[in-house]
Amino acid sequence: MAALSSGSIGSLDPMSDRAVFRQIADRIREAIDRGTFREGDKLPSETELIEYFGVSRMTVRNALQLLQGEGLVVSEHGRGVYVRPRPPVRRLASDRFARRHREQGKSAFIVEADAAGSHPAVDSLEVKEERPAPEVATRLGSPHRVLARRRRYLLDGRPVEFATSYLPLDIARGTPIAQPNPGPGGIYARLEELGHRLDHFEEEIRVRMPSPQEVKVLQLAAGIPVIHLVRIAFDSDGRAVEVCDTIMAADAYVLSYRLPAT
Amino acid sequence: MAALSSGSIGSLDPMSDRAVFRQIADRIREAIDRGTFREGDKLPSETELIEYFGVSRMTVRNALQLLQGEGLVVSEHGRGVYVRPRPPVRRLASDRFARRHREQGKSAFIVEADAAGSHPAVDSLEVKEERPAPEVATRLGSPHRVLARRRRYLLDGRPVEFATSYLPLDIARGTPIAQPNPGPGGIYARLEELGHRLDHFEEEIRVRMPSPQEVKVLQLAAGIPVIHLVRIAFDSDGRAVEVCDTIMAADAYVLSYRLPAT
DNA sequence: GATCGCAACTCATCTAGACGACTAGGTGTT
DNA sequence: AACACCTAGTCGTCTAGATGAGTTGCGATC
Repeated sequence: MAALSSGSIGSLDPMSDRAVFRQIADRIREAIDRGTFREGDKLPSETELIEYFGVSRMTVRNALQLLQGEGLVVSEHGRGVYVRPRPPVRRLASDRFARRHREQGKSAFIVEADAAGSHPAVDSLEVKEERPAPEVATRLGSPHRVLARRRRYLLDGRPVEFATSYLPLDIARGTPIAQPNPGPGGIYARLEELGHRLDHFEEEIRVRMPSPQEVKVLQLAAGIPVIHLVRIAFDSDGRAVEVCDTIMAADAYVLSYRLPAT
Repeated sequence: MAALSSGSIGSLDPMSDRAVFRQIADRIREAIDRGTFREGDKLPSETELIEYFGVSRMTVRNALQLLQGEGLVVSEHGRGVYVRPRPPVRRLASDRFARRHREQGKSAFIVEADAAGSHPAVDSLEVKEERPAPEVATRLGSPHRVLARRRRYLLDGRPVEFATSYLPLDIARGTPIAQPNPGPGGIYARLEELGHRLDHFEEEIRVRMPSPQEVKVLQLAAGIPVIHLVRIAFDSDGRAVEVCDTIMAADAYVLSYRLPAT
């Protein structure tokens, strides 16, 4: 391992107050920042780091765990620890629901991903009627039951987003919206065809670490937060016609918004 | 510790493939979800968990570290491990830069926090001219130097946001904008007085785990991501007159946007 | 040539124990 | 009353080692 024999990771300061495992993490972090290790590169193995720094196994592992928690590296059982590669990001612009984007045959996700050169896919489709959670119910006028549309989006085989749309039954039941594939332009196009002219959307963004279930569904590595986005669609009567609850892998997205100055 | 003696944390399944420390974390997580432990409650000490589950210290610590990484608990040296209390959140609405909000004497941050019943504060004020980073320079028309305004915002004594505004010198130099306190309505009010009528803003949002430096400045607990928000202000000529780079403690914010359907 | 199996290397989990540092509360002194 | 000190309890750091499990490459076998 050249990075080790040449000493380019640096060495510890025995006088420092800083814990040894933090110093080791610092050295490795600096080496990554400096470009000594690049995206996808394998770090020295635990054994090599133990010998290089002259510390015990736990100390090295603590250092690596720290870096994992920062999302800087990922460890792969039986293979090694790697500098985390940055996945392609989806840019979500604030005009992404503009009517003019709704004219096409495919869903916005597919069109956009194709344009970006990625392989898009949608799976885990589920469409069913159910009892809404209180937050959803309140937004939709407290119906007893709603139509829930669940789906998971993948980019180049990697899950990036898990979304559930909730719609009142008086709007969605018996329409293409209640079908697994609602047709060209997605459910917003169908809503407008059904006479619910969309006026605007409200989005609320929260950010946190994922629950174990979210880690599983989105196959998240350690140190990757999730973006919890709740979007409400309003028609021209001011009625909320859809609530969309989305969990996104934070490293796969850049959200972009345009705000008026007035 | 009642939660232990009554067995309300649950027990391990020795047959399970799931690692013991994960099972312990699961049990504690369930107990928190169930309300057995509430916000701010102290968890059983490591020693108590060791005895309760019959495992070694490292195993218990691994479990607790897992929960810390999820942002569920915080450990306090010498005191114990506590269910993480949720701080008051700042809601940022998409009309927060509307002209009508700019008429008041105090800064938007102070007004808004006062209204929410929190104690706001701003510190770490720094205003100076410097060489812009490439991303900033590009946005502002590649000037050699820019005015940088740095400040840190606190809510009830806790740092929640660290922001830097960059402005071209031909706009800001020698104006109140170059003063530590730019006066009522903030720099956007001053920009408009100087004839730069603001037209709109563009915000870009990225989410990730904090760097060690960000952990220090924002005093972030383990398991708290940051929101990296970059806002660009455009005047009515389409010129970018300010770039504002902000790092926010993710648990202190809810971002809210209104999107047009057209 | 294809396949199987083994060995070497990797990280994952767990144990047992030691010492350090911080906190909180009580004790005793000033 | 204020202060210094001690002590028990807590988490933080580190060591040394054992065992398990996933990955990879190579050689032997078919």
